[in-house]
Amino acid sequence: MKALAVKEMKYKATTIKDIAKALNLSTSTVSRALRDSHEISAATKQVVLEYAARLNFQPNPIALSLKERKSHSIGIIVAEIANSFFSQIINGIESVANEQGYTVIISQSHENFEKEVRTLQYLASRSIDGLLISVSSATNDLQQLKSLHQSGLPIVFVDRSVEEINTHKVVVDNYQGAYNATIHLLEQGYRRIACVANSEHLNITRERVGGYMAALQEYQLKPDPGMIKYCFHGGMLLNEVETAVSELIKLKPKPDAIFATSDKLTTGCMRMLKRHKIAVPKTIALTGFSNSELIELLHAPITVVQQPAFEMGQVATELLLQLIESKRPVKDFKTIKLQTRLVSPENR
Amino acid sequence: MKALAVKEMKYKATTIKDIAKALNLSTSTVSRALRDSHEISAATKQVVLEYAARLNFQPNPIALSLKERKSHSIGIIVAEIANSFFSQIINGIESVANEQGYTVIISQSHENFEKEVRTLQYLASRSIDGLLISVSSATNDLQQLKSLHQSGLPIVFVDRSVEEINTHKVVVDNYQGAYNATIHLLEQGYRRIACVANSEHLNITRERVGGYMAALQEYQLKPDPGMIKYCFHGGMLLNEVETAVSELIKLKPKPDAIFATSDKLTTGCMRMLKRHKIAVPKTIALTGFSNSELIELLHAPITVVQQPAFEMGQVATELLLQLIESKRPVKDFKTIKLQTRLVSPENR
DNA sequence: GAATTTTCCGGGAACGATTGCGTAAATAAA
DNA sequence: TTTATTTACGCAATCGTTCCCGGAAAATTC
Repeated sequence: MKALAVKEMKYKATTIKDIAKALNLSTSTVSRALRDSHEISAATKQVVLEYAARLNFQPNPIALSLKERKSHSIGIIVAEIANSFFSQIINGIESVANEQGYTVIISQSHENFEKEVRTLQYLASRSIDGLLISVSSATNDLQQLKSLHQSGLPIVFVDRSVEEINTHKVVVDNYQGAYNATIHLLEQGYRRIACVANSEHLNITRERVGGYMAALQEYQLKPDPGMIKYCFHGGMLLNEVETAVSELIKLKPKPDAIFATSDKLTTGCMRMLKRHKIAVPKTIALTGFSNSELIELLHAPITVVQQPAFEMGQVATELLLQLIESKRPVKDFKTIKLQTRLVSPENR
Repeated sequence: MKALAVKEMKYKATTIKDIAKALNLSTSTVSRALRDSHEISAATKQVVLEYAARLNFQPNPIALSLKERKSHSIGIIVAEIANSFFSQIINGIESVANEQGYTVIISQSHENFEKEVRTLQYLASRSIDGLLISVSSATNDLQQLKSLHQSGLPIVFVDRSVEEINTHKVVVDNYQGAYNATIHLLEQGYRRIACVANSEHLNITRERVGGYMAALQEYQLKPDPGMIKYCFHGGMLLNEVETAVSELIKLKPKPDAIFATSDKLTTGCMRMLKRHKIAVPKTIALTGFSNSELIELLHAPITVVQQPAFEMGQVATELLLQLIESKRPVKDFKTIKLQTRLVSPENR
C-alpha cells in the first residue's frame, strides 16, 4: 500500500525546507548558505552546498518570481514565425535573452489586429517583464499598447514601430533600402516599376514607398498612384496579392517591374506571376524585401533587400533588458537604425 | 515630492488585498467572490465583481502557480523554428495550448546535442508542466531525457521520437512516405536512386531509409550502401550536404536521382546541385520530405513528401495536456501515426 | 422561545523562497 | 573580570493567492 501510494504520488521537487529539515537548520540559514552569504560559517556552507548538490536542488523560479515581482520572461509578438525574417529576429532575441536568464514567450499576430489584441492581453496577464513587438499590418488602434506602456510595461519596437509611443526602437533604413532596390531596377532599364506594398498603417510601408518614389523621381519618373497596391494583411491573405498583381498586369501599358515591400509580398508576387505564366524577369522583373534563405533557389533569380534580422533581435533585446533592469525610469529613448543589404544573384 | 515619488514608483498591479481593503472585506471573501463561491452572498459578489472589473483586476498568475504548483506552461524543443515543418508544428501546438490557458516556451536545439541538453535543463529549471520534443539529430545520449521522464515530467514526442522512452508519440508513417517518394521516382524511370539521409540516430531516418530500400527492392534493385549518405547534423551544417552530394556525383555510374529524407536536406541538395550546375531533374532528379511553402517556386519543380505538421502539433499537445491534467499516472501510451502526402508540381 | 441549521464571512496557514531583525555564544577589547 | 564586538544562526514577515476552519448572525424547525 505504501509502495502504491508512492507510485501514485506526483513528483515533488526538493525545496529549501527539505534541506533545512534534513540538516537540522533553519530555512534562512540554508537560503543564505546557498547564496554564499558572509554570515554563514564555512562549515555550514559546505554541508548545505554538498547536500543541495547531491539532491540536485533547484530554487523554485516561481517562488522567486513572486518574491521579486519579476517573471524573468519577456514577450515577443511578430506576424508569424514561419517567416525567415521574423524567425531570424527571434534567434537574435533568444541569443541574448537566454544569456541573461530570461525566458522568451513567442506569440504571433498573423497580421490580424484582434489576434494581436488578445495576445497582448494574454502576455500582460502572464506578467511579462517586458515586450518586444513588431506590430501587425492590420493594427490601426494603439489604445491597448499605449495603456500598457503608460502603466509601466517596458516595450521595444523591432522593425515595425509606432510613432505615437516613445520608447526604444530598432529599425532599418527602409527608405534607403527601398531606394536602392528601385534604383537597381532602374539601372537595369526598367521604367514602369510598380509597387506592391504592405498596409498603409505601417510606418515601414510609408518609408519604403517613400524610397521607391524618390528613386523614380531621381530618374525623372512621376510615381503613378495606380501602380502602387497596398495589402492590408501584408500578403497573409494570398488573394490580396492576387488582386494586386492582377490589377497591375491589367494596366496598359503593363508595368515592366515590381518592387515588393516585404518578404511575404515578394514571394507572393512571385507565386502570382508564375500562376499567370509571366516570365520573371523577362516580362516583368521582380525585386523586394526578403530574408528567405531559399531565394537563391527560386526559379527566377531575383535581387532582394535583406535586413540584418538577427542583429535587430539582439540589439532590441539588449535595449529591452536595459529598460527592465534600470533602477530609474528611462527618459531618453534611442532609435537604432541599421542598414539593409542589396543582394543580387551575382553577389550572393 | 509626492508627485515625484509616484513618478519614480514602478507600476504595481492591483491585488486581491487592495480590493479587500477598499471594500472593507477580507481577502478570503474577495477571493471567493471572484471565484463565484456559493458561500458568498449575491450582494457582496456584485460589489466585488464590479470593483474588480473597474480596476481591471487580474489575478497574479505567479502567485497562482506557486499555490497550485503548476506553471501553466509547456516547453517545446525543435531543431529550429526557421523551418516550415517545425513552425507549422508550433502553430498547431499554440492553437490548442493557448486555448487551454497554457503558455508555450519554444526552444531550439539547432541539431546540437549540447544545446539540447542545456535547453532541457533550462526548461526543467523553469518548472514547465510538460514537454513536447522532437529530438535533435545529434542526440545519442538519452540519460537526461529519461531521468526527467522518470521524475514525472510529462513528455510527448513529435515527429522524431525515441523508442526507449515509453510515452505518447505523434509521428507520421515515415516508411510509407519514403516508399511512395521512391516509387514515384522509379515510376518515372529513374533507377540509380541515391539517398541523402539524416542522422542514423534518428528513428525517422531508419524508417525513411527503410521505405526507400523497400521501394528499390520492389523494383528488383539492390540498395547500394555507397548511395546512402547520412548527415549527422541533419543538413544544419551545409558542408555535410556538400560532402554528401559531391561524393554521390563522383560515383560512376552517377546516380540519376536523389531522395532526401528531410526538409533541410531537400533544399540543401537542391542548393548543391545548383552549385555544381547539375540540371534538376534532367541530369539528376530530386525528391524528398519538405513542408516548405516555397517549393512550388523553386527553379526545379520537384515532388515532395509533405507531413501534416499543424495537425501533428495539435494532436501532440492534446495528448500532453491530457497527461498533465490527468489525476492518476497514465499507463497506456499511444503512438499516433498520421499519413504523409506526396505532392507533385501537377497536384499542387 | 429554544434548538438547530444555513448563510456568510474572517482568521490564518500554506505554497517556496528572501531578508530585516533579534540574539546567544564566541571572541576581542578595556 | 567586565564590557563591547563579532560571528552565526533562527524567527517571522513578505510576495499574492487559495482554502480549511471556526464562528456570529440569520433563518428555519420543533
